[in-house]
Amino acid sequence: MEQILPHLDSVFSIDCVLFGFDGKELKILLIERNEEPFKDWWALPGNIVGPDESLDQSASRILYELTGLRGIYMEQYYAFGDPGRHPQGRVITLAYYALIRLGGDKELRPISNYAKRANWLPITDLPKLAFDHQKIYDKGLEKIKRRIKHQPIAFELLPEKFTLTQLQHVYELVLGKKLDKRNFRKKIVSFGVLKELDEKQKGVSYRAATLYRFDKRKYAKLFGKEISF
Amino acid sequence: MEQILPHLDSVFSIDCVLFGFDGKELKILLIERNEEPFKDWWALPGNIVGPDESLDQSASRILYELTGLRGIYMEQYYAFGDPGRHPQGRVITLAYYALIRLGGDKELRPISNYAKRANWLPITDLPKLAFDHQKIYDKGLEKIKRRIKHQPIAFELLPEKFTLTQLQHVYELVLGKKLDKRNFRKKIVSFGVLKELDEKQKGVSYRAATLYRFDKRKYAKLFGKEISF
DNA sequence: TTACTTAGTGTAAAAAATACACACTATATT
DNA sequence: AATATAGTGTGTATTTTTTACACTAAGTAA
Repeated sequence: MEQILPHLDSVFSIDCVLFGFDGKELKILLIERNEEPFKDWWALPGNIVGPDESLDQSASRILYELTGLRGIYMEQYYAFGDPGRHPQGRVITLAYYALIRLGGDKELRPISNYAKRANWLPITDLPKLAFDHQKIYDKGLEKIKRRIKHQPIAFELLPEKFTLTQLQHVYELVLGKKLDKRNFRKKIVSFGVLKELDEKQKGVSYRAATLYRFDKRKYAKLFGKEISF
Repeated sequence: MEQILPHLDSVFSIDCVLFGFDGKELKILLIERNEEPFKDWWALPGNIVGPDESLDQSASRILYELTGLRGIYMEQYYAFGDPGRHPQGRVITLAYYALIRLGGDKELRPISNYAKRANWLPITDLPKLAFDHQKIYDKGLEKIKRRIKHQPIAFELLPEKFTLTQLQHVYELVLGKKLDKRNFRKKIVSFGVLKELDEKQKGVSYRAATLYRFDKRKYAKLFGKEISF
């Protein structure tokens, strides 16, 4: 967050790259700034770390304040601190990413006051971003590309119950390439972290697919073993 | 660095985990503190980020000031900022690691004044560390374990010219397990980033091994392709 | 009933990973 | 000169993993 600049030698903030998936596209949450500098520009949501909170707590709080969401997988991934990155002084910012499924029941709470508005924008067509936020975003995308290959973060982008096709779709979007359906299924099932449900997809005008759930227990047992895509 | 505490709301520092390899053991550089808190304890070397330097510059400067070394592969890997991590106030610290070959020509310059002494200690037998430095070290080791599998960081621990056995030894120490000699050689050579020299090891009382050099050019060409151990 | 759309499945071939043992060479020792 | 010593350097067979590839089944809509 870049708005408030108390007169300290340095300011420490957290910026979040919130990746959202609506079933079709990958999006990120941006706010349109209402204040100088970069008034009217799109920016990543962020805020200043409070004096008595841990970094992870701070990130959770910020995410909650901005979106109303709790319990989201979120991870620190890089600190940005070029002296020139903020026109009004030294602001060191710690970047976190979060993965969120969009749409359906949970709607986002309105965003706090320093923004004109907030919006989920598709990553395929992003506007110019304020500050060095493009760099922060780029690094975040790079990070989740790596991480989705080794950790079960894709599930955070999907509803609790999902089809294998939806899961494959998420992988394809994040990795930016097509995957073979049969090989994908073989591999993802072989990890043994999916639970096949006795339930089918509903509301589609074609053959309904089987629903699956990510099985945290089984995953916990695998801990230490590497998953690899 | 935890010594100087100007009266700011928060202080931003960098701590370095310097891994060194002397041909036999993996070591890290620790300083013995000369001031409270944690007087007489061992701690990671670190310092406060200056107002006009980038984070990477700051890390390089700190490494230089502590060791006299330049041009070392160094990477930011995590920020630690629990409110309670420093007894005298809020200190957020950014951890960097560096990999250094020890011994031979370059000796370390004396360390700055806030420490009684500095020493390379083998990671197999570390003392209790000040602050949350054990945590910082643990995470650093974990990080290089991962990274050595995908990036050519092992060479930073070795002299410019090295034997395949020495290289294997580094991998074994970092990964903490034995590797098969033939398979190791097959694989590492197949990456195509080593240049075999017309030179042999000297001063050994047995058959001298061929020397190799890491070929940065060839590695640059591979960029994008994943190396995997 | 037919047309449409996505779900779901198997196999063969290629590539990569693993397991494994001995002869060679340089030096030091007697 | 012969021998002991210590690490170098190499190949193959087996298993596992990855890749490439195409059709039938099931449900819905017209």
